[in-house]
Amino acid sequence: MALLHKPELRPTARCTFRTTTTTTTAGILKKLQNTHIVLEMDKSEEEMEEDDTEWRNSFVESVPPSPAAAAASGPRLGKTSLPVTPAHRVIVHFDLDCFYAQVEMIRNPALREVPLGIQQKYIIVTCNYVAREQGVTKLMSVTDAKEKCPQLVLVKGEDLTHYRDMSYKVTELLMSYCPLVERLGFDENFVDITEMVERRLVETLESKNFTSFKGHVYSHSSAAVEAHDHPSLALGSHIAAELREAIHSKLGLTGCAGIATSKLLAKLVSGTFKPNQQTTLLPENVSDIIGCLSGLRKIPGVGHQTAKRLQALGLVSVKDLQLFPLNDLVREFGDPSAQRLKNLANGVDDLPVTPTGPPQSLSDEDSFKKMSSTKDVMEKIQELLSNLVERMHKDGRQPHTFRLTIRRYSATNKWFSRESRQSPIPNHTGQKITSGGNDDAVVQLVPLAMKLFHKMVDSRATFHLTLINVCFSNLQAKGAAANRKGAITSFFTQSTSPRKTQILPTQSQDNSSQSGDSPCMDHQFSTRSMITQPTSTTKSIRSLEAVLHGLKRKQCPVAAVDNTPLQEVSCSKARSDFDETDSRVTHRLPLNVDPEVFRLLPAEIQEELLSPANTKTLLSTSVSPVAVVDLPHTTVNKSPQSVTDSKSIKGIKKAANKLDPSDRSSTVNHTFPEGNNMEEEILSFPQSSDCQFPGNVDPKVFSELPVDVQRELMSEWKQQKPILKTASSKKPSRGLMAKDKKSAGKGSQANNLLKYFKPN
DNA sequence: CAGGGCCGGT
DNA sequence: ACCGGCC
Repeated sequence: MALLHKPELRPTARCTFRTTTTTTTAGILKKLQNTHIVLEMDKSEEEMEEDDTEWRNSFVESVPPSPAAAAASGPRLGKTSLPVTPAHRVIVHFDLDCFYAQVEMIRNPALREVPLGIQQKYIIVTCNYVAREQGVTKLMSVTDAKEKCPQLVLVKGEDLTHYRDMSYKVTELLMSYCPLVERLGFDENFVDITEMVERRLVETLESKNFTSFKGHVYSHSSAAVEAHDHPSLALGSHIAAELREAIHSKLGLTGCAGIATSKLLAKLVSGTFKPNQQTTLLPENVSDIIGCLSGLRKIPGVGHQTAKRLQALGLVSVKDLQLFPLNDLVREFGDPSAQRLKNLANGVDDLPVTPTGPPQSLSDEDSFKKMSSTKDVMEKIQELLSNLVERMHKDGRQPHTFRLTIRRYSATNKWFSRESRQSPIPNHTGQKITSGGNDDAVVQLVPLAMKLFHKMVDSRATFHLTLINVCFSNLQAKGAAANRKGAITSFFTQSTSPRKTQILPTQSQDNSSQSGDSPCMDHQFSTRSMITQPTSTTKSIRSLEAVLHGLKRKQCPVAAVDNTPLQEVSCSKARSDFDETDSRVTHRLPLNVDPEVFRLLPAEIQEELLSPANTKTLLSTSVSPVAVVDLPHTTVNKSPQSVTDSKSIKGIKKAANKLDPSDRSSTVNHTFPEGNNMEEEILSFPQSSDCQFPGNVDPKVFSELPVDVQRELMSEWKQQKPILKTASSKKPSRGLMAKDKKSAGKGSQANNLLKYFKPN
């Protein structure tokens, strides 16, 4: 197959926006593409033909221009002349085949030959094609799937780390060819290749080589004839094929592509031929593909709710929507939405491909059958935060907003209704994250999260949560501050960000034989579920410790600066008897728990802590945190020291008053090992040879504990599964290395992406 | 239904 | 700040 232009589909260093090509190239192109029809456009073709700049106005434009288009705004036509997307764009929609399954099969090639399902909770979210042949489908319950296919091999897919990493590699690879890449979920990308096509079109103008399309052409059995009438799309199909090949050879992934003149059309057509194929949609076949949609729901942009509302209007088919009076639609959906729906139904979509860039927020969540105690909630939040904070740290940016989202159980409407509360993140907390004080950050965030939690849930009444989500947003690039060594982020560079680690398609050479590549050694890690959770008791101890720590610190002058939000805890009435609670209950507080600190806790938490159920936990909590605070510089306290209340407070204040990192980092390190030293982050307690207690436990204090508590603590320390970093983040072994190597190897290319963000 | 995200409208 | 909605 003589490729039209096979040679140079390689990352181009230049980024030519449409700036100057308008009158020259575009003019020529216009002639070449005179057969393009613009569906449902009010303006006639002729009208547009008349003037090269005229077409810009011919669009009903309610859409922000794409950067490229913006740069292209030709002769000023006043504010009415929105830069507008080129009349004849070429958009490609890439859709990776069963993405998660592919990633797992790369990590463990043995899985390629067996029916494989990726399991999240009780659902097969996707499966490989071997499994599909045996009747397994996406979103099938595990039980059903096993029924259909007893030999189905399941891999847990709840940890998205690998998928996310691979996903961004794909996006970055595409970006290296063309800057206009928009992500849609983890496994889909839109690419506006108009520029690339135009460039080639000019180059190939004379040669008239538009012999054929690459891949399928929608509703045409032979892909040869039409090429002449649609040079841009024909070229686009070749480019799409090359990009798919690049993705395959460099990343080992297969996928489909759809080539068309808009995102809508490209997406609609991309799945026409399923595994690992591509399809081009010609303008004259738009109505065909639109007409084939089995229902409104099939229109990208029409979700469940919208479909229902449309149905309420008596609209079921696409045709229904097409024929429905716009005015009536406006009444129900408002102007912009109505217009958009109408357009979609007509196959019209002017939305530009908007470069995605780095994510605007990072979140982590977990769902479960039931969660109904504040303690469990706090533990879960802490667990989620630990992961999230680490990811955030690797990203390098600083979050300024924190959000907690929950989903409550309810018989009806079971899968909807999420509620959330958010609040600013104190600067010093945010800085902890960027500077690597992950554990401190978690400790400070847990109380913040609990405050938000209590804004939504009255923990004195029974509640039943089925999901918790923690989210960082309002991400801001740090100033020149810390250029984290291992900033592994595979995200994109930000024009504003001084540092960036780019993952570029550098592996091209080393794994041209794209199958046995790196993943080979990887599959040994596939048992990532071996990370065992600490016992629940341990977790609770640590959680409560964290809270107390956080509050203790806030109590200090320096750290208290931004403490205000905490006070405003709006626990309705619980708040009214704040003082009372305080005085009545203080004497019941375990030794070593500062009453002041306790007062700062939301009333609910106070109650929770004092409830019989938690007495044990609380007591044990009192054992360690105090001692810890007094350790100025060491990660682990070697010699058990007796620490009294007063001493502890002094220690706290001292530590907090000098807010330099070195001191603060010691605060909870014994519990949450500092991420940097991965070697000895193993021990959560020192291993004093003869002493049975962890080093920071005062024997005296210990002896005052109830016997049963002592017993429980002892047994726990005995088995002391060394507390690892807090799950999930165990990618250091490979993730780090691989990326560092890469960026080192072809580092010179790293700055290539910068150009995409140049101010112009 | 699972786990992440993004965006638009109050 | 909070939804809702969409993929």
